[in-house]
Amino acid sequence: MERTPNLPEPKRPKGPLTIYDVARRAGVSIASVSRVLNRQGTPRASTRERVIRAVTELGFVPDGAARALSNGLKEVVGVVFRRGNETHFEDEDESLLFIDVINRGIDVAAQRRGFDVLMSSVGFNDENAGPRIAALAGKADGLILHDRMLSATEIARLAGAVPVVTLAGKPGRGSMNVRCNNEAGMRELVRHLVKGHGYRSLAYLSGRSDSPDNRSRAQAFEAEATAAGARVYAGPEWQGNYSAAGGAKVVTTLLDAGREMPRAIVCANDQTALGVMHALARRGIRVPDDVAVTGFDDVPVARHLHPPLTTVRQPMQELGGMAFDVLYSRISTGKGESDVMLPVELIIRESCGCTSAPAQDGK
Amino acid sequence: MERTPNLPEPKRPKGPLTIYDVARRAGVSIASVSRVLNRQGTPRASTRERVIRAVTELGFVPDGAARALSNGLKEVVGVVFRRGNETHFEDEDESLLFIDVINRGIDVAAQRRGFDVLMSSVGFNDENAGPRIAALAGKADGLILHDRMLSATEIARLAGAVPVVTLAGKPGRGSMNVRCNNEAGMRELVRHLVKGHGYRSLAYLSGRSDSPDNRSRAQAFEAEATAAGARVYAGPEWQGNYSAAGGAKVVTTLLDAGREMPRAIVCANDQTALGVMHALARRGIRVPDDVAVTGFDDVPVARHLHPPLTTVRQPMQELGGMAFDVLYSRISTGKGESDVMLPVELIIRESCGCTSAPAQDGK
DNA sequence: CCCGAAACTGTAAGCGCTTACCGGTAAGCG
DNA sequence: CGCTTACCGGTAAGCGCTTACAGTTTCGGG
Repeated sequence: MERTPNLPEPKRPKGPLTIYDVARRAGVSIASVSRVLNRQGTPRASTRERVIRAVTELGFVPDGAARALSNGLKEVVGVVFRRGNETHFEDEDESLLFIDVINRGIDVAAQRRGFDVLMSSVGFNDENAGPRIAALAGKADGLILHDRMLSATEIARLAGAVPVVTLAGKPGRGSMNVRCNNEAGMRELVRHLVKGHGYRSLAYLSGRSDSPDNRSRAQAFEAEATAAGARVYAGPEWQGNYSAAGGAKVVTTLLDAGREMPRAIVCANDQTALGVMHALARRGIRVPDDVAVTGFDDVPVARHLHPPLTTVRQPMQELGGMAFDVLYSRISTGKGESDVMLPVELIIRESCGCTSAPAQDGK
Repeated sequence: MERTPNLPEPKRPKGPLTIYDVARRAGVSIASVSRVLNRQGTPRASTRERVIRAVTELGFVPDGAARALSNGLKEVVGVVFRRGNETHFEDEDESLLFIDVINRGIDVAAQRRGFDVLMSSVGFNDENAGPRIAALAGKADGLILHDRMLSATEIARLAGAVPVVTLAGKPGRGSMNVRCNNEAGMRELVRHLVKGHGYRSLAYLSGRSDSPDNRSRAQAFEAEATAAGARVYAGPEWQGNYSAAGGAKVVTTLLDAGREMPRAIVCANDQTALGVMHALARRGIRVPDDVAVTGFDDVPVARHLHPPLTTVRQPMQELGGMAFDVLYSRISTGKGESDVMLPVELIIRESCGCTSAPAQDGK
């Protein structure tokens, strides 16, 4: 048997190795192998050593599915996010980055607990997203859903199967939520514009209307601006969609219609601000001298714009990390916060009318 | 039992639902439930319907681990890539994008087959990367490794456990590889510079020396430039590291030392070219009039540089998709190409000395 | 109205691993 | 030197699902 010439692989019997192969090789039982692999119990040094040798010689890797089935823990979190429409390649770059930074945060936090991240992107109108997300739920111990992925009903259904954390949404039946404190950031920003610079008229150029983040920013804007006694430009013509093109279009349309600009335009996010600044520049309107512009998010390019963009920084990596931590504690202990809010930070640069603030830009 | 008031959840017995719960609810056997769920056999319409109803009413999601264990297929591919050092936030943006575009390609291809993607990033010097990657292998049906993740030995070890595809490496003992045709792209680029523009002196500003992509680009550059009769500037002082800062540093150092510049600098990638162009501009050297500069990769910003960057486009999304497809065919049929080469495309813009080529920039 | 074939459904055996439980051996003590 | 007490290590029972195989219906034809 040892040297049968017509059998190509006498050492590697057949399919993938199992714990039985290792046990046989080491001359111990499968229980001992398992104990060594999981550092449970106190195997004798000699036993441990033989097992370790057998494992490395064989190159054995335990099957994750079997482990998962046996201990009821897969050590996997599913993450669902929207992938930009394939055609808008160029325009989606930044939002892609936004999502990926959050995902990186999830990944790093997950690794600390020995978890891995199972990703699934969903196309713009992806008819079989439902089944696919369900399949994902079956392969994971918990799910993290990015903004605007699923309706509340669908989330509730999934939450019956595994713990679910949503990002920038709100907690629902059995699902938890993690988000940034949009309200506080917006209030601080508006206060800076009105009290700090004395601007008396402001507009909020909104993001997608179905985004919870957008709604809370809009509300905080309106409340704070009104409270501060500023004039608020509002209405459907100020509806953007989080993209640079959307922001530019709003401004261009308004200008074409001969409408007067407010003293400051508060944009729903940085991309929008970018588009607005372009559109304004094209018409010869100076930022911030004629019209101040602000963003939200603090994407990396924000500081390189001309003028550098005043915005509100969201701790995106922490957001992802926190989402994982919340999910993890729910998975392992069954408990955990169901609504977590992370602080944001007002980043003052020049587009609001301030002069260069050197300390803000470092590292 | 149906209305016992002291039991809060008479319908949801305990932990997660199993196929037994569904079977009981539908009044059929677990085999029938499984058959309906997997559209195997031809269950009677009435049976099918009862099962489906039970599944939806209960919100049942089958356990992926149990399925995987039973059919020997997890429907998961692992992807390992390097995450930028946390501190270089700014500088890593682009490479992050590069990796993420490939990953997106993998994801899209995987979804077509019902697979999901298990991601694991590895820090710069991450001491326990080995065990973590092994664990990942245990949770997946196959692995895709980005450039420069593991030594050949380590790859071979993993390949004993699951099929492995490397990106931009070379096929090894049991592992497959997918890469772009660097050589052809580089040859075409050099030919354009020497034959097209008549430049007689060129330098290759290299990437990381341990990168196979860099090595093949360097070799092709040298071979083609020499063959075309151009003078080649070489030596350790032309060693970059794929980053903009690295490219700028090489040029600055050379200039400070009073060294003469070649007529054209061929950079290992676009980031490097970006740094080079900045450094040159700072010294008042005009691109492309005094020195031509070219890149490699065609990252999105390349077309927005001044002047727009002539470069070689790698089909990054296809690269990811192809990696998955190769892996998939290996997983499912046991066969499959072990070395796949994707074509690249020379993108001529202006940094090489050409005047605007409007057709190239479309979309 | 009965029998056999065809069509469906149920039972049970695993997939590879963890772990409760128990028999066996070595060390500690009188 | 014999017996108790720890401590190790092995056996076997699942984890939830798929599926071969056997059993049960359901029909069509005789």
